[in-house]
Amino acid sequence: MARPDIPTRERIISAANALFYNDGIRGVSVDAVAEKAGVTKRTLYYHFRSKDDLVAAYLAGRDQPNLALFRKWFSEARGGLPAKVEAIFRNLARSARHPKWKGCGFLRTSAELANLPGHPAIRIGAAHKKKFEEWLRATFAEAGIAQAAQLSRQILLLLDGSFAVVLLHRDPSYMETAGEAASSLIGAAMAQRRSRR
Amino acid sequence: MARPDIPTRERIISAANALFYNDGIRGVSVDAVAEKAGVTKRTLYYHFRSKDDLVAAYLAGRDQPNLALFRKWFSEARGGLPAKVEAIFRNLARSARHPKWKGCGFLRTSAELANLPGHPAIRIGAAHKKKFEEWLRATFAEAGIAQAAQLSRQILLLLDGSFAVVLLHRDPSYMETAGEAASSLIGAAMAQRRSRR
DNA sequence: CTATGTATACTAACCAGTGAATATACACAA
DNA sequence: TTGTGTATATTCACTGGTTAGTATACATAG
Repeated sequence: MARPDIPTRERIISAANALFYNDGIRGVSVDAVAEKAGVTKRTLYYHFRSKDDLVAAYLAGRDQPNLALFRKWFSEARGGLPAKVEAIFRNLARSARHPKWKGCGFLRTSAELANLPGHPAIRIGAAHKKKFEEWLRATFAEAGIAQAAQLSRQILLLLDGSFAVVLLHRDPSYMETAGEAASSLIGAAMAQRRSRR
Repeated sequence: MARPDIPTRERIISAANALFYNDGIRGVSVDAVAEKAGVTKRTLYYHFRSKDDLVAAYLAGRDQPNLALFRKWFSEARGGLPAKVEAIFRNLARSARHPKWKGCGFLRTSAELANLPGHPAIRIGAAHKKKFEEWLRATFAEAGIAQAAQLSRQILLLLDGSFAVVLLHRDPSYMETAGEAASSLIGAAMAQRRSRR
């Protein structure tokens, strides 16, 4: 039964995504992932070397879709640069109101596996956040902002802070507060550029 | 052997603190905590109803010392309000350079137990962050800042964002970036107040 | 007939929580 | 002073369930 309609490996990753995101890494057994995917555990271990390998694949599968969503929210928003970045936070707040929302899978995994610094999943999470930061930086640089690198880091800090705080308090309004702070910082950076001319 | 020099309960909490902070909640067994505390597991279960109860006690024990440290860093710093808040971030960056540093125990626990919303440990974590936010708000309000509540939330977001990001990238310089953003936001809020006179 | 993929059945360790017994401190009565 | 009951504190040994990972065999495609 090689090469079924939806490849076995994809089905396993999809099951892992649902379970790991919802219940955390150590809260989900390999057996549970295999059962959800409709395969035996032995089949899962044919496609993945270990649970750690499966966890890495789970996060790798979230990398591009996540970044694409942020870019979509940004590009579809109207207004200037501050408003477009603020739109990301507003859309995130909307997502966070869904009952199944459980914060950022990358951050939660890195928090859970903090005692395993070289873990492949943590590397993937770090690379993901670096990509987002770099996209922000390039966007700011194109807009002629001098301190684009510093500003992109500040926005990233607000974004990841809002993931953590909203998860703790279950109050998405913090994301709107973060968006306003982001907008304010971007506005200040743009004003500084203008005044230097 | 009732009432030894250091009460058994305290020794258990101390052992739980070291292990849970380092390895996470589900990464540490009750047996491991008991062994580190030098008691049998049955003794541990005499003092704590369940592992969840022990986890809550672990976080409750970090509440006051953590807040006291932030207040100390703030009050010992020289300069104006922006500089004093920024000092918290700088001191945090210094802490984060120690190899045993593993982020914020409250946030990491809430991330790990995100699928158990009413968990007592999460309630304690939420209360801890609310206390910090309220202390900031009162400090800003005393300084005559109009939007003290909003500003304190923004600083909290930067603080918790830096916990998450520094844990992921293992790069404490993000904390200094967060401190600069905090300083900038506070400075802007103070200027707004001044211009309104 | 060989490489790819899947299943059954297993191992050895680990885990949260418990039953039953024991030891100690202290209040109070004789 | 001595005995005795009771609440507090601790230990040993155990249970039932779960866990990551594997040895072996079977199936299918090209």
